[in-house]
Amino acid sequence: MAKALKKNAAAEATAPCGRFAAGEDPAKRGQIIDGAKRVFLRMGFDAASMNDITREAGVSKGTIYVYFKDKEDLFAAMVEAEREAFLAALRIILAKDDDMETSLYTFGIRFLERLTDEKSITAMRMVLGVRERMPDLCSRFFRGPQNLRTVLHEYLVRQVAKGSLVIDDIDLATGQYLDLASGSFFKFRLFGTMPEPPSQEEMVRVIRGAIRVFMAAYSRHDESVIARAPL
Amino acid sequence: MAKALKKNAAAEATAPCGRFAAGEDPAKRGQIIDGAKRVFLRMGFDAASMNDITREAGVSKGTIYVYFKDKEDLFAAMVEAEREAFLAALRIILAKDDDMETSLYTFGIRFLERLTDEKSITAMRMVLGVRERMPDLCSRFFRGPQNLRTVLHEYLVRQVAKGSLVIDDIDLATGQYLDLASGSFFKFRLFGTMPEPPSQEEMVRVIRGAIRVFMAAYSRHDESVIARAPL
Amino acid sequence: MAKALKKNAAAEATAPCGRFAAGEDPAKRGQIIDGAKRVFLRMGFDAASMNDITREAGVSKGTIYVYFKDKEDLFAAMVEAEREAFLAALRIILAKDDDMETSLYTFGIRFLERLTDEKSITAMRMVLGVRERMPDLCSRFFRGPQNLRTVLHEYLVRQVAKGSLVIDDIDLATGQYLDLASGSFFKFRLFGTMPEPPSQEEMVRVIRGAIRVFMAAYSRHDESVIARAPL
Amino acid sequence: MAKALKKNAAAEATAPCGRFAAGEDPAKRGQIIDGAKRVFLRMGFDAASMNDITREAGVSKGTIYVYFKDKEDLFAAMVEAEREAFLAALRIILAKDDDMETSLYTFGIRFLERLTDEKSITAMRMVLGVRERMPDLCSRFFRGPQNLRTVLHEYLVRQVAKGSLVIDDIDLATGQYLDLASGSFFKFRLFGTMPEPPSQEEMVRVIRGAIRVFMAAYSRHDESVIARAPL
DNA sequence: TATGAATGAGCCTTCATTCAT
DNA sequence: AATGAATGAAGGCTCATTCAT
Repeated sequence: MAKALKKNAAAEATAPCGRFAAGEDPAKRGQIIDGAKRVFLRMGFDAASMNDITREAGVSKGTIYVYFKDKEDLFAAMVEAEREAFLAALRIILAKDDDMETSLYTFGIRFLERLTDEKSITAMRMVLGVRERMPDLCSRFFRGPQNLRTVLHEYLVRQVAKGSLVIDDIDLATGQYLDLASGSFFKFRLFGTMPEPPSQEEMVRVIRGAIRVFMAAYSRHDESVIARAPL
Repeated sequence: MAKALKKNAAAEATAPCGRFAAGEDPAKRGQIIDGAKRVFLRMGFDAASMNDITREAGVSKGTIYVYFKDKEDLFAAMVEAEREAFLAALRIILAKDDDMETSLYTFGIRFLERLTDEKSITAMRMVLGVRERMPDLCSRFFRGPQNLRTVLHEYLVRQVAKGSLVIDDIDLATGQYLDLASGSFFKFRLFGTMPEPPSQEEMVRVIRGAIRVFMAAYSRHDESVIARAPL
Repeated sequence: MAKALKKNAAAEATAPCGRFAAGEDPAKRGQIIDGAKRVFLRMGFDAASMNDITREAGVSKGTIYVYFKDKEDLFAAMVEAEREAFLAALRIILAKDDDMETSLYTFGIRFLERLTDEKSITAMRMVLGVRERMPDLCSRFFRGPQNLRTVLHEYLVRQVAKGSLVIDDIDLATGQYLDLASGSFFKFRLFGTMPEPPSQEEMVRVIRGAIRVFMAAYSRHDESVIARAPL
Repeated sequence: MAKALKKNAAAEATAPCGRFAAGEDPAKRGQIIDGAKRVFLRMGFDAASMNDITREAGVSKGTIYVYFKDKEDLFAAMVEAEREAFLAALRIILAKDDDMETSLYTFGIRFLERLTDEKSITAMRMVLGVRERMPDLCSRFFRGPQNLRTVLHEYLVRQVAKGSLVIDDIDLATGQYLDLASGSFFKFRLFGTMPEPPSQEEMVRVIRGAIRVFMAAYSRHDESVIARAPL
């Protein structure tokens, strides 16, 4: 019955064009990944059993093995999905045509929220924990081709092109803003030293500080230009 | 036979007072932890089997279970031992009566070496990876009562008492020196972005820089005071 | 697309009279059996998966289950078909109006070729291997109502009726020719002692010998008797 | 409880010298092989599950995997044991100092009994059935280094050396006696054409016939020569 | 009618833990 | 006190079969 409901939901969501090929229905894929995510986050990679995931995802064991080669593949897919979702949200912010400080601010806040969120932190710990067995996963996760750094980098490139920013080494500047924005929160959260995500105020303070430093270094200095102009 | 040898060696090493109570012989305890460390580092917590450890430690299964409640307990003990060893080395440095810059330098280098060493990094990843199941272990490891921070903190307290340093917030200063000393190396190593530990030169550069900043902020400025005084 | 082609081909081959009832189209049935045969011979009964057969036959899983009750039923049908094909070839030879020695010779050679052929040998091993679970299949295969023995038996009956042979116990004679013709080859092949089928020469030698013995025992000796009589 | 009994029995049978190394206790090994044999014979290789064997052998799953690498290894061991038992019985007969005809007779009868016995026949079918996956097993079984042929061959060599027999090609003669002794029974039994082993009388008849032919061909004809000589 | 995605029982195997020796 | 053989629950994964489309 739970099954039937889920199936219908999936069908409605994706329905019009009939049936998907085996292992190709994105709704079902998502359903599996969702279940897997819950179980993996709760138990860790090894302690999570495929049976748990089966139960949590509301899908049969065989189906999981149609969509994913094995447990590692499923885990990798979940991690990838997580990263994708993380990025998607931030990409949108930087795509908007807001003025730069607003963009950097919203980006910073969302980034920090996400970065220090219990689920993200747990996921990162897990990825680090299985690194010995799945080194590729770890690399892709922390410096994959489509990562956060790239997203911000592209934004800064656009701003420089527009003349809003004056940056020599954009790579460096990208890293700097991210480091400034994450503050020490990330490390504290990762190691469990800080048991809760920072409060909204703490985050605002850090992000404001980050922007101040960043803009001081890289914004166009019209006035100073003017100031120097007289001569 | 290898076993027999080990046994004798252990017995001799600790012998004088006769026989130890069950699970109390520190040599045997160490022998088990050593074997366990090798296996855990090589395979990760879950992938390591008690049989592997048995073999590597040259001790029987039953004996392990006399000394340690279960696999988790053994793992925790190994982690604890590792942290202890880490600290012991650094404690000695700060206990010596060297002049302060030398002490901070040697401390910094040893700290950074150890921090970025493949084995330490692997151990930290492991501890993070099993955090969901063994949260206490993780906490104890990263902020246990007898941690690095304390060691350095006590040293700084002594220096302040002697008047060699002028520090308002010693807690803060402790963290600052550690952060300065670890640089970005730690994060890069942890995430695998930096596949090898930094070279000796890189470390020297970072530690020198850390000391410069640290001393600029906190060393007694007698001369300058005097220098400024005359006016 | 490969699938579509096959379907069309089948449809055309059998088309005229419209559509077949479910599980009744003999072309499709043959197509399934053919695919199954290839897979079963390659993998053995248990190791062959219905998916493999599906793929090899170019027919969907459901369709197979319309034509055959289950895997065992499909296997039995394939075995039966194989036996049928085996017999059909030999029946034709004995139906021709060639002189008897020619018939027996050709029959013998074809029989021996087939009997020692890798595919037949593999099939027999398989049938023997699943006997515990499918005892009827084995019986039908080795002494089914329409077997080799019957075919040759009927032929000999006809020859006796024509007066070409003089045989008391035709059952016995039937068995004897088959035993003589198979020689020791069959056992050796079945047990793998003889890794390749016998060469053409070896077969010719054995069959010639078989015919010599058989004819010596059962051919009409009228003329020779008469011939000798006069003296 | 069954377990306890079995254990005690095993203990008594092997007891005096304490404990066996893992996977080395021959009583336990035998116990496992016995259980496995019953299950394998009943179900065939693939259809037999390790759980069935576990239950039938009265031993835990883990223990089986200490004694045998995997299912195939267990099966091979059972087949080997079966062959060994088969040979041992016959070896004894030929080792006795009976007169030759008696030896050959007893050997023949025992051989035929065993060869046509339901269990042997089933085992052979199984070995043939898994040949594709375990070709070595099949070879070893049917022409292994220590097989029946060798045993009889050695006996004949001894008789020739003693002058009791006059044989040119002992290899050939060995095969001939075995073929004569097995008659057609083996094939019929293997294929299930003969549902029961032959009766004692049938066996006696076949073996008597075999000995008559064999002795006619190979026994020393001294006396008869002498007997004939006088004339 | 034909399809093939989904099912889930059941497979082989591993391994933390116990307990008789 | 130390040993290590035995245990058996639980693991990941396959595949014959069903049934909605």
